[in-house]
Amino acid sequence: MVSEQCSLLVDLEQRGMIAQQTGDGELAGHLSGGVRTVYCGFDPTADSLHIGSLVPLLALKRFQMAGHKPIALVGGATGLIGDPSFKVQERKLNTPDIVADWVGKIKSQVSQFIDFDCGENSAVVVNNLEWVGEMDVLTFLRDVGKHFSVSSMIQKESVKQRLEREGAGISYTEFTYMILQSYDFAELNKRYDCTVQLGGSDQFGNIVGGIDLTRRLNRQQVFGLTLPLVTKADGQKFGKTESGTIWLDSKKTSQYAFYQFWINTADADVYKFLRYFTFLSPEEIAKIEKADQQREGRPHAQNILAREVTRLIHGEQGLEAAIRISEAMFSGELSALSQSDLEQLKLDGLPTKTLKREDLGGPLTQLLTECGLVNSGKQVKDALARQAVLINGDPKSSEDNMKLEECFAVDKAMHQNFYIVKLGKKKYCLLVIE
RNA sequence: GGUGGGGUUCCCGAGUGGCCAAAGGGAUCAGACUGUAAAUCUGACGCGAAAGCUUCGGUGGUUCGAAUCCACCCCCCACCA
Repeated sequence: MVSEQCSLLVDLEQRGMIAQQTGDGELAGHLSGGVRTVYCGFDPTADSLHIGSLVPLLALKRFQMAGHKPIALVGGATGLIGDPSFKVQERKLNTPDIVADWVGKIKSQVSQFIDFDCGENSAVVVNNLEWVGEMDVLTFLRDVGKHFSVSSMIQKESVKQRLEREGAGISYTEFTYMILQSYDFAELNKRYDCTVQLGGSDQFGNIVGGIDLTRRLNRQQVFGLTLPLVTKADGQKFGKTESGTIWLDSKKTSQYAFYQFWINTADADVYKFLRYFTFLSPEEIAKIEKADQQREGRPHAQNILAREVTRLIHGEQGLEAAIRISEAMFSGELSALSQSDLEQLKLDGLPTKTLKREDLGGPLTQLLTECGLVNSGKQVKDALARQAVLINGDPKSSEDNMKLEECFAVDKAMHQNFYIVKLGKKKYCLLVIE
């Protein structure tokens, strides 16, 4: 038992997933001592989580796999306030009914990852509105607020920048966020004997606040472990592409787009991401890296990463769909696609637009903008000028912009009414003209 | 409430009466080179196929002409109360 429990921290360490931990190394001993209850919070700031939450979410699962009990907290209360940690600006508040709606969605999303039926370490999902919602102001101020010193709160790195930044400021509301999150820890400690909180490294200040409060309120020693912020080698923000955030909800980011996101991981990041986002052991990952070094040309790691993560989030079927589209689009064998393949691509999440042949009119720029391929006609115009627009493999030029009839001539169609439009190297959409 | 400083196109930030759809940088998109990488170079980057149309916190005003001047209002920041 003991060695098995310790191996969790060793594994996380090897993966480079420990940013900070509290308690002078006592955490390892604590975890070895039995089944511990571990929590991580997710605030409803949208109707879905995005891949930024994947590291802590998977960390919860790693803890469960190592025999501990995970609690996923969805911040129905804290989501109404907004976490100021390392944010440059005050954020706009969402209305309570919107947040309540988001809480529901995020609860079910989070629930996919952890096991609720595995005996004593079954997972629990909670909403902090349960206890924060019924507290009155005076109780809050007297019983909770009294334990916080303002001077120590303003020393926290997470809000310091905000306070010092010219032209920005912090409202009392956001400033109080830390107290709410701290109270969550104390409350979960009381209710579930929760002794460990996980979070991104931006949460360190809030977590330490909770540790202090739990000690004062419950006389319990509890621990915090923070996970590294995911960064990219080129310094760009992780998790965003030109089409926006990569969401976990397939209605917001299709399985295909999700898969493509991981396929496009830079070489410099891919092995790190394998350690962060998959359950492959560090040894296996090292092997993959070695094999890639010996191979000429393109590494294999991106494929493995994309497969593993897509399977984790969208299941085997979602993964198959994503691979099916990717192979059809990038192998260049469009003509090999059967009509049912094309129908399937539509269902699998390749952006699709259906229209009537009679309605075909206006410029290509407009049509492709409507398909969502690009944000403005200018980009289409630019692409046309560089022969970067292909319809069923035929390059189009600026002169074709107004000649939709020709571009989508019946005899150029695949199976009478399918057209695959490609813009640039990576953007595809399917046009069905009936 | 007082005093001072601000609000410019996705972000940062220049612009203080016409030469401004608005410098520069970042982000983003496309092309070349590649491997659906990275780096580099090139082009695009308010909307529009074009003619043209709409922007510089808001509303009015001055002017032939306003992001720039005036009035009022809204919001943000700092210090003071």
